Amino acid sequence: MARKPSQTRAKATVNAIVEAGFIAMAERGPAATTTRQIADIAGVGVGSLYEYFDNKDAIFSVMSERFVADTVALIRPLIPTLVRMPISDAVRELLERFREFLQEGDGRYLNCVQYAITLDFEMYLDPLQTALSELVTQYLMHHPETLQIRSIPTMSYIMIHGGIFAVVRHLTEPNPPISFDELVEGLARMVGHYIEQEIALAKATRSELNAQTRGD
Amino acid sequence: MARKPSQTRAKATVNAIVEAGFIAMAERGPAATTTRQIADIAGVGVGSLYEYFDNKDAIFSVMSERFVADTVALIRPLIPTLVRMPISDAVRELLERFREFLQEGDGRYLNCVQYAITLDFEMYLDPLQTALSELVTQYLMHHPETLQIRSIPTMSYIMIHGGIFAVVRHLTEPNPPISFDELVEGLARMVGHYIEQEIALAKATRSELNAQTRGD
DNA sequence: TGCTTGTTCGGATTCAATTCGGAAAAATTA
DNA sequence: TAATTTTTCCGAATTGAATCCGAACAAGCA
Repeated sequence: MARKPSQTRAKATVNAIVEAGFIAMAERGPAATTTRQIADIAGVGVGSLYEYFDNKDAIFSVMSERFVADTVALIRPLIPTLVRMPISDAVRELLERFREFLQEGDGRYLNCVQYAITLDFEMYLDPLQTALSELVTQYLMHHPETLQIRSIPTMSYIMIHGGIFAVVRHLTEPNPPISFDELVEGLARMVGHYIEQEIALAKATRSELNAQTRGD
Repeated sequence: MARKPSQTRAKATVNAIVEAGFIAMAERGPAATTTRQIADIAGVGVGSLYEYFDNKDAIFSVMSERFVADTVALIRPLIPTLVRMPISDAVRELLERFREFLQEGDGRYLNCVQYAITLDFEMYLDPLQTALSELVTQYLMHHPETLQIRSIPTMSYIMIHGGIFAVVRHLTEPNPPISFDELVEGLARMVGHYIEQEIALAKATRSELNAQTRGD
């Protein structure tokens, strides 16, 4: 961003530009939107775009940042509730809320997720990963029995990334072979089973060790 | 593609262009590569690009197609072997081969996967999904006990998409928090546990039903 | 009100993608 | 082999979108 807006009028302009960006992006996708279109929708001159944004991509970047920040703002407050639920219910709840979030405000975000992958969005994914990692960490702390499972970082990595992308991919596909509810249910079960199985395994290993100790 | 090359010379230029595309893409990413660069690397005039490709994106599309086709060509022959292995070993084997595939030829593909998501690559992902679906189907048929598990399409969807993207994401990240081997191991365990748990569940349900039947 | 600073604008500029018409090379024919 | 047709190649010219810039306009302040 080339310059910070100081007056309220200027802040309104910046906001109008970002809003226009969302509208244009939802209509045609990022590749097909021109600076002129954004400017027209925002009701400002083309030149104004460059007062506050270094270039066209900078507008998209701010949009991505805003989207990710809003998503994180959705997740963070849910953490205390989620950590007290059974794991599969927590997954279900989280994804259900996410779906609602995408659909609110006439589904603008929904139209953008579709193109989000196209952008340098990845750069701005970090806060989301951090928030989800925090959720996982807190969950583990609230359920001490889960702390026995092996390689928690790996498990967490797979669940977060596999989960994010399975969901994003599903939202992106024009004709997904399964419904969103089925996806959510499947993810909930997958996570649930993994945890159960690992706990059972840890228990078995422990009792085996005990047996050996007694045997010697 | 505007015109088909008929002479061998022309086929060579088409090939040179696509190769140049891979080189340029690996160096600077797709957004920063210009038609002139591609032409220079390929050793042809800019105009020649447009003899065989409608536009710049068409070059990237062909690259994506080629990459996906090669990946499918990697997977297909592995299917007969994979379906005879325990599920987690099959996952390990598949991913190990995929890693080798990406690294061969001085890692050109490896540099491209990074940008693959950026392109309309998704359009060309279908064959890969189909191949993996086939793998899953054949696997299920070779292991009749797995046919009891619930909502196979959902499970298959999650494993394929979550898996693809977790792997792609890992390859893309500059400093992944876990190693590729850990990722592979985690995915293998996750899939393995899910299957085991579902089979156990099905068995439990069945014997419960039997008990009820006997009880009445 | 006069002065300074912030804001807006749209024509001018720049740069990359794409087009086009003809030259060179290869294939075909006589 | 020479003439003719087809295919291929090219790079200067065109086009259109992104970006820059300096004049004109508004806000804050004395």
